[in-house]
Amino acid sequence: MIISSLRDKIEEILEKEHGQLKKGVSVEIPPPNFGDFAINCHSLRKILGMDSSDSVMDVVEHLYNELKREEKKEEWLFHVTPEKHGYVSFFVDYYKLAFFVFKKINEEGDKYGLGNVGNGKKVMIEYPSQNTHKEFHIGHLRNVCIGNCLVELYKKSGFEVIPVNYLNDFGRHVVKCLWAIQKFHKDEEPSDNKQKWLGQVYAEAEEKLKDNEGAKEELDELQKKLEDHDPEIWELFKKTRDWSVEGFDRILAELGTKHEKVFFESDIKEKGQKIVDELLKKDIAKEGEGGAIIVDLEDDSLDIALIRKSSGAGVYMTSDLALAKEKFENYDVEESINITGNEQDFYFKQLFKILELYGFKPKMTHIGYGLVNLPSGKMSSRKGNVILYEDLRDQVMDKMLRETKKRHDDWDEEKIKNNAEKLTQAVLKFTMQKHESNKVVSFDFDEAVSFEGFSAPYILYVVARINSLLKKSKAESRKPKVNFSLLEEVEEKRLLLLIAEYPEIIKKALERYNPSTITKYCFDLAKAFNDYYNKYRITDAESEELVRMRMAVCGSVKFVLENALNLLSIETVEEM
RNA sequence: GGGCCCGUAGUUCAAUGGAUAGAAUAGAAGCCUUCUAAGCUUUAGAUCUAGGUUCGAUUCCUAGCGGGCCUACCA
Repeated sequence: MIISSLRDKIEEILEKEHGQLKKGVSVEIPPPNFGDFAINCHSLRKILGMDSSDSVMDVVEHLYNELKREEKKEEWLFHVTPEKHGYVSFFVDYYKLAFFVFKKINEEGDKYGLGNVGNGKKVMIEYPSQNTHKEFHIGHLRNVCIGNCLVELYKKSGFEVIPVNYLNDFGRHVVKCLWAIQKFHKDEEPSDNKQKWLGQVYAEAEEKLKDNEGAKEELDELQKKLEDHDPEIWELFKKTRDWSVEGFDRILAELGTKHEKVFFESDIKEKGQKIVDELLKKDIAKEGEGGAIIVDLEDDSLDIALIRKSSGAGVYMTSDLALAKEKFENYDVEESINITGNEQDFYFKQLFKILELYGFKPKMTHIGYGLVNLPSGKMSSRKGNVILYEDLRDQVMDKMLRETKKRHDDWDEEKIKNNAEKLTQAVLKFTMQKHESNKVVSFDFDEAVSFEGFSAPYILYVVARINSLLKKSKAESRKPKVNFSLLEEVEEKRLLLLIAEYPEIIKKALERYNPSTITKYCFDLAKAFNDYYNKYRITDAESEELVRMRMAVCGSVKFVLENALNLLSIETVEEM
């Protein structure tokens, strides 16, 4: 809010003065003790075409006066220092800033910090698009966390969001799994977690197929049968697919994901095959080596895309062509967003290009996030180094139960379990969103189950502390009659500036499809609070008035933290 | 071979081209008769190499080195 509006206003003033667009003024938050905001003088000189020896103080003086005049209605502003190290610094009037920020929070309530860039626009967000008959590992978890966060960000920025999933229940992986069941597990019925069992059988199939050249024909034949709905295999397919779907539903519900629609590849594949026929007719696609159907995208440096195998069977691309049409034709959305691992970046470029050639070009966005690797390397079911979501969750839960019990031996089982469950979800979700979403991350198990430092418990602990303060003081947070002139400690000012910065953070997270902006912000705010808490008394400060003012600051920290965590689909706990 | 991504403390990560490169963790030393120690304080520690653009480069460009991913019958 503050930085961006400051920059916008400065550019607006410059534009008015100098007649043309003057973009690129650098407005920054300086290091400690260098003021609250600073304008970079070099950037100012550059856009005004001034020499590096020219003084900018006249311009700054003018900007300052204009800003002050403009800001009168918002009533927070500053004094200004001479140029030093290439910067002029501004100091904020905290009394007025506090008044301004609290007023804003009171007026906007839960909408504080959220814009309306969506303006009612309808978007579809597809994630995590996992495969049936395979395991659900922590890579899928990252996808779900990023997806959940984007859905929230879009919703709260004024978009109408339709979250959907697309289950790939008809590809080669299914064939491999069914093949292994028929061959090695005929008539076996897993007892409890059937979804997990299927994942294990799939991994076994990969293992067995590794040095079994002859099996390719068996698989081809099985795939053909499957695509022809041959009763011999169809029964088994339906049954096992349901096992997978039920298992996934349980996991997604646990993670707080609510899909409005689930597409199945098996329902869509035939439509995709029809599009392939059309592409052939239009001469966009052609027959390639061995009779497979391809689209030559060499002219666009996108190599060659395979859209139908020589056996006549479809590939992923076959169905994805139809899925894209389905989305826009049946749901009337303006944009379709797809979240997958970024190893599919190239695949999606090909897909969008083919659709464009086909004459279908609504707005489609692919967001690729970095894979989750283990210290030992890439997760691979063949090598047996995969961390399943459910296994990780159970271990974190174990630890959270132990830690909670240790600290609260007076709580009953129910309460302990409840708290540990919330903490577990918080830990998992926070961990998966700590890093910039487009970067490959290396997953460290010990770090993931830890509860120190840059982690969910650190943040939730702050909220619990504030809850305790609120209980103790019985003072209402954000109560109007607060004397902000008592606000004088640097730690209080830091908290205030961070709270004022929140809208800016949300904006950035949305622009960059990057939840880590929010996790990092939560940590910064929580840390700033702990600094403050350890240094000053709050419920028994010197005066009644001071208690009220400090409680108001605490209340708004809790308010902003809870809202930010909400965007990460993390729930807080009352005590911990 | 071609394309995309990445290279920052021992480790895992930050830093719209700007002031003193921030955190976390592991290491060393401290703080609970005081609002929740899942906390706080102090300390030590880093930009792959060589050029270029710039008043200024971790950031942009070129080359090299190192790693990951994709590249027509895997997804």
